[in-house]
Amino acid sequence: MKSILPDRKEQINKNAQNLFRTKGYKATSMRALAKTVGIEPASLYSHVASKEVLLQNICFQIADEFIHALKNISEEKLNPKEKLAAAIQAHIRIILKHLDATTVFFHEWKYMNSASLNRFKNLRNDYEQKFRNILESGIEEQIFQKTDPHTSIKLLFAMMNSIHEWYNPKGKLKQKDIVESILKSYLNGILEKQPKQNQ
Amino acid sequence: MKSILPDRKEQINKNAQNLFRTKGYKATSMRALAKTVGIEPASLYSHVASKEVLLQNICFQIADEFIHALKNISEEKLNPKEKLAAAIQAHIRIILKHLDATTVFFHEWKYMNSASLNRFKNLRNDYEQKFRNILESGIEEQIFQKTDPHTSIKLLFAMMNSIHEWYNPKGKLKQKDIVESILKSYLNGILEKQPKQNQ
DNA sequence: CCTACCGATCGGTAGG
DNA sequence: CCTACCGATCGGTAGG
Repeated sequence: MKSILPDRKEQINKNAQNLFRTKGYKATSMRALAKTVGIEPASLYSHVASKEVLLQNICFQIADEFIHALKNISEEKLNPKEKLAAAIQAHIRIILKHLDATTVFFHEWKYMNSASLNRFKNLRNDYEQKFRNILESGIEEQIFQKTDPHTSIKLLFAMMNSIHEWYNPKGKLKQKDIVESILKSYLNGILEKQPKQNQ
Repeated sequence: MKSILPDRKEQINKNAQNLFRTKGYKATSMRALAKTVGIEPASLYSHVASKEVLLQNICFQIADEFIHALKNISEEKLNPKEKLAAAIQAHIRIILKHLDATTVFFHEWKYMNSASLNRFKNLRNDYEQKFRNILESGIEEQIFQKTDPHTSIKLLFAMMNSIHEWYNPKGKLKQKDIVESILKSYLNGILEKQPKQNQ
């Protein structure tokens, strides 16, 4: 007789995401994880190599999602304002789709070993750089106000990456409302009040 | 002969702030803390009751600072826009003044026991409510655009409370620049483009 | 996937 | 502030 659960490994990953999010990586024991899965602690190691590999899988899986979504947008024919709005929307969609995993991605990545850590930081820097590039081309085209792109993009990510802290999936706030609020708080703030045409 | 260090307890607190920030509360051992202080692990307990009390002291000391700064502002005669700007500036000043402690305040509070945790959450909710009140009175007076105050204030805190993640005290960015960037990204975004007078 | 177990490390105490 | 130490818990392995 086969197991009722189609994929035990997938179940372990999902439960790890939830525990790492709610308790934190360091405060989550493999024994606690085993209990939520319903097997003995030692049995976990038939499916996963180590606790840290669980963390790495979460972080790099989410990094992949972010990167691929942005790649698709960058291939579209859009002006900087449209492109930035699309990038923001895509980023938020991924957060809402994977609330546990993205929270771990944002807060627990630092517990990876240094090799993974360096790879992770590079991916994240590249991703942020692409957002900065959109902002900078918009400033050049005078669609956006002059601002320090580094600070401005950090503030944008701060808003988007805080969603998991206050968003209630069972509340009445929809994805569309969140995207709108962030576009309003951020984009309207950096948009010129009277858009100019090629100076 | 007295100790060279004026206050060993203060030194322990400061070192705990730094370790809790950089390694995380759960990943910081009392042995590691003792080593940075230069005493044996057991000797820590002559100065502090427990590891958790160290965390509580950090969290409630910072909560006090935030609350008192805001109280002073609320007693001034200011319109909602000036009041919100002053509250933002005061909040940022405290973050920059206590980078280690505020980072612990933002990320490690969840490891307090449930009695402290409840007290802490209440203080934080009261503080956020006061920001919401300012925003709401500004919306009533039509100084600010209509927005969902709850989401909007969460986004504001997200920006302010992310500073520790990207601010480099040795860089050329000054407190004034950070305050300006956040006011620009946030306040300009919610300000009416053409301010109305009592409809 | 289980039983049985290992060495390491943890927060904290006793007693001086 | 130190030496000596405790019980608990940790991530992980051996062997089936």
